[in-house]
Amino acid sequence: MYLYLQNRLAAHVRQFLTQKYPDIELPEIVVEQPPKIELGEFALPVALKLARPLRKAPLKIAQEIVAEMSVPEGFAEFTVAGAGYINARLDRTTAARIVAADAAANAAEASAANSRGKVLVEHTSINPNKAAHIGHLRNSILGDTLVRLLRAAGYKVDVQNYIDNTGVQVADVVVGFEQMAKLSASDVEKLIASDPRFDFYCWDLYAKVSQWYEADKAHLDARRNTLHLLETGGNPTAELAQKISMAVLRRHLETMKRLDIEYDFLPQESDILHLHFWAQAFEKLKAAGVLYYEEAGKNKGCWVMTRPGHVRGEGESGPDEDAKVIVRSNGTVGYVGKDIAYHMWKFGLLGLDFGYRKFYQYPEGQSVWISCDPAQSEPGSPHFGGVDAIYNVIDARQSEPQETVKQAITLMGHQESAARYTHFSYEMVALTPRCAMELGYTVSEEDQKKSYIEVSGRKGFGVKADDLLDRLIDAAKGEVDSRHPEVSDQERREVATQIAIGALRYFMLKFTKQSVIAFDFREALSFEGETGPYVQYAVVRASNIFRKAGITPEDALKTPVSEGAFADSEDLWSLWLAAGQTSKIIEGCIASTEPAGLTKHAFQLAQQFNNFYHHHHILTEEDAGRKQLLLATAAVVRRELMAVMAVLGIPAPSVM
RNA sequence: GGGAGCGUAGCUCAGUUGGAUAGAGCAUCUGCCUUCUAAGCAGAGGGUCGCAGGUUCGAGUCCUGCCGCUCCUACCA
Repeated sequence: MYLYLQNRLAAHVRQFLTQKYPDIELPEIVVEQPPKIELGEFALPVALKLARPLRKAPLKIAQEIVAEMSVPEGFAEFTVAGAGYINARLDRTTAARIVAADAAANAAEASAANSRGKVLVEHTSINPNKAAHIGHLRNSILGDTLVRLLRAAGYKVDVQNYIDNTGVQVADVVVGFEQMAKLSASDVEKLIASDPRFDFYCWDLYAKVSQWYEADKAHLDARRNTLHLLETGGNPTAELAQKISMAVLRRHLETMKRLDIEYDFLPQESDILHLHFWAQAFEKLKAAGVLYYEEAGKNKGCWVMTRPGHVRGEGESGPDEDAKVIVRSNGTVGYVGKDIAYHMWKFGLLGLDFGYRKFYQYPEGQSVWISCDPAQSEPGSPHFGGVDAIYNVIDARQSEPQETVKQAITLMGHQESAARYTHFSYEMVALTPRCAMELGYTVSEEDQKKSYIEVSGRKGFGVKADDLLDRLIDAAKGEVDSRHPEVSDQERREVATQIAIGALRYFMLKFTKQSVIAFDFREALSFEGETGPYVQYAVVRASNIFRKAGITPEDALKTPVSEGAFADSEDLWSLWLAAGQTSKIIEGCIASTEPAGLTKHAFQLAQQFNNFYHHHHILTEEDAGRKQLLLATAAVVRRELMAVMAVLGIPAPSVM
């Protein structure tokens, strides 16, 4: 509602100003919200902006505009306030009726939606050699929420999880199985079949391998040899590696599914290698002159690319020592080269495709597809890639390689694709020194002084995602048990799980992307204040009202809001206004690729509702008209809150 | 050296392209459960927005210079 009326207002003002000041180049019509609701619903600082070109006091300009401009449909009046703000007041009854009728209208307002193109979001992409930890959780939750935001705004979205099954990390854990655990291929198979948390086993083994390397550098030969075998493929070690990485991958899918995070497609690095994506990309990059052969200097014999943002100085001659090496002098390609080829595939610029077969099926029936040789492609399989826009959810440390890939695509002449290449960058999750010591890790004196310590899968230092979730569920279960002994144990467990998910997802989303999260159990396990459970609780309270009132929330919204209903109810009106802003907030979150704004919105809406809940006792309200309005208010807030929670991936429990 | 980011209340963080009296949560203190559930509500205290300049009607926000912290910057993957 809010966005719809805001756009209508901006268009109206623009039209008026164009006529009034034909000679002036109009600034963009900015619409803000006044600090207090008594001042109106919209604030236009346009008079302040016009002060300079018109050489006139802002206040005077505002007064002139308000005196002459007509009031658009749905609005009540314009007023001048402050230093020259033009404030617009809504016709509250009309606006409230739009909100009440909303759902459909909101969806239409959210976008010229259905025509929006297909986008690809890649997130998670955990090396398949160990259990997922809290850092991976931030990635997956941010990525999944981005997917939900885009879908809510009408985009078609494919979700990808990139599987680096031929890298050093997988090689390391394979070395662990072969050299340290000394398990045969069939032993590993038995372990995979019998251990429901095989990824935890790998977590410990991986940490041991790292220590083993440190004990004797000669042990690193094992890594080198294994890595080579994995890249080549078609040997027992590569087969073992594939068994292990697929088992760990399965565990990752299970872990993320606990948080209601799903994927459509899993491209494997091994397939990018075996299908020679790079060879194809290499030819195109050479043909386009993006890569050139370095004849001299430290990069002699390599194929290199100009680094993004690098400008050759005046009179600088000789080899560009700063250039990025893509192909080494021994002819092998580095990681970035393969990534360029992969991203050309994403945009449909490569001219090659994966094969697709089913890998996993969610309990509700949707399939997750994995890459394979096209010869083995399942009949009737979907096709991925070739999209209009991509989002890569990858932590901030990877921004340099991300820029390099984007640069390559730009230099190839695909500026429009490169412009729709978004590196969704975010900061890491670290542990507070206190938290690390609670977990039993030894923390050096130097580290104790820091505000946070980086987690490390290599050292086995961190909090595993499944462990955290288990602890959250236990904590929530304790609360639910004591509050609702009348409910069955099974339902209490379900509710506790929903609360845990809500708490965890909210926790990971409430911080802005660029903020390092210093993880602490006390904060993460909190169910009070600005948390997921606080928001969930507001919805449960709203639902309880309707359960006892013997009316559905939907029916409560069918009676039209009566004329003048909000005349002396500023608090009710501000709740309706906040509820009407969801689609505007969602658009803002997409534009800024910052989901934190939506958690803020959810919290504020819940907070306002709790306030309302305490001030108005709905069921005992005697005035029938008033009671109707209160019920409609609860219904509208409940509906919007549930919509927002769905985008945040936070479930709505039945009781709390 | 170059690039990116950060610095706001005791702690953890918000703060929309410059705008109205700088906001939340936690922690501390004071009240509120016979009511639609207290995972809640009301209230109090707590600020030199790292420092110094500049731009202007107006700066937490933009510019410059410092101070402090973090990450990136290999022919490894």
